[in-house]
Amino acid sequence: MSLRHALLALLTVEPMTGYDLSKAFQASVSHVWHAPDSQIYPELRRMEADGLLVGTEVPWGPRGKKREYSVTPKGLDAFRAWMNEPLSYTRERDPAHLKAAYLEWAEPDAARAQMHAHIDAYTARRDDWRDKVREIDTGTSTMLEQRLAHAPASEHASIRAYKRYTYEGLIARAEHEIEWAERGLALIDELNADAPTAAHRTRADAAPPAT
Amino acid sequence: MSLRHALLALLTVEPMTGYDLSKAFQASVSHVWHAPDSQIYPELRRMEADGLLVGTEVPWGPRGKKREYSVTPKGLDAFRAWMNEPLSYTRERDPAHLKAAYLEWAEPDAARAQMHAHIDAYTARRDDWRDKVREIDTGTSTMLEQRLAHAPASEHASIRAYKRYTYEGLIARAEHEIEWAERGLALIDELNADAPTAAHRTRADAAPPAT
DNA sequence: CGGACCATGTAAGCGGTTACATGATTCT
DNA sequence: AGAATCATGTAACCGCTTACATGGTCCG
Repeated sequence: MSLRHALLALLTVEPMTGYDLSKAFQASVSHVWHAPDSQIYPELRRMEADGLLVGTEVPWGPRGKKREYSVTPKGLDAFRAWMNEPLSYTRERDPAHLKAAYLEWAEPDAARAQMHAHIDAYTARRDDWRDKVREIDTGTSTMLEQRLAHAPASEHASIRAYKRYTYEGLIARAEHEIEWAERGLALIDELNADAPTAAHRTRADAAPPAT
Repeated sequence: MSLRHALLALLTVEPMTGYDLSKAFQASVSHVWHAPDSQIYPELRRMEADGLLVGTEVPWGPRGKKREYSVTPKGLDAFRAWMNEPLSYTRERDPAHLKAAYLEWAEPDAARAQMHAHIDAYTARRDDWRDKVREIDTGTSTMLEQRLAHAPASEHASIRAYKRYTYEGLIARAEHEIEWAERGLALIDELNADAPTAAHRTRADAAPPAT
């Protein structure tokens, strides 16, 4: 149900067409909750069917048309209800840590490659999130500035603060993951100190030196 | 595909019945990758159909029977292939951070409850994972000891080290999440310093004091 | 003989992934 | 005229969730 509420969050700012919403989504929430267009458009239809949104056809050019959605009172209620009830936490399901637990099965170089992939993935995320806090601080986030423009000045501080808080948490998490993977690289080196190039370990294994 | 490889990881130790495997799963991998029985049993059947496992019927009591699975060479190859190719990372999808980004919509007390839920969820995980490293260190993890018993002594150090490394990473992550939520609590207090009990904020909003 | 536990699932449904489909508009 | 981009999806598939179903065995 998170996609639904992410969409509601955006539409609380102002009514938008599916396309605009999709762009706004990519530029804001998607940094925290990814969703492709193929999920967004049908979900908007479902939300309309459920009475959370109303959609109106807007002409666009001579023959084109687009659909503009706005949040209904029922939609607002649903969003507020979601915000006011605590999340239920699902159990751990972490591919990287699952793999790490059995890393003795990997070739040392493959294990290193895994750690590098982890580092790359999280540095990209970290940089992305750092950009987001920069946008918050410099007022260059279109969505955020729109939201602030539609909100009473008394709430501006909170709105900014919660967004900054969110991204800072994610940045710290990414940094932790990078450090973890770097410790992993060190551990792999340590455990393979005797075998500097382990590319042929299985071969050597199959044909041990006859004494 | 992670469940499949988690099951292979367990069956590399020794052949097991579905039931034993399910118990072993709950006691070990499930701390990193949760899966219910309703997913495990059918997956074993599918893996057998795909030639990764062979299952043999074993009588059990006068009329009962159970199915014992062992890994085929093809299964071993598949597991090793998975271990040797780096994971592909999926994009962020984090309900807690999604919600945090729009916390200004929550009642302050609901926001606090959310943070407490986060703290509770991660302290439970952290304690669980701490137990796991204790088990590793004290040799009280049945699955791990079995695995060590079936592995050459030269690999014991790596096997232990990677498991410890995995759980330590998860513990550090849990601790980070707890700290993040605690900073959240402080932030909520800070932003609501003027309104100590905010339970009726919307009401007050609807009926502002007439001067 | 009853309760704990051994043993193995089915079925409906949901959210998400991937790939593809189609056509209009605006700009250069 | 062609490219970029506006606009909105469909379809097949997959892994996971939740709830339920069924029967055997072992022990006190």
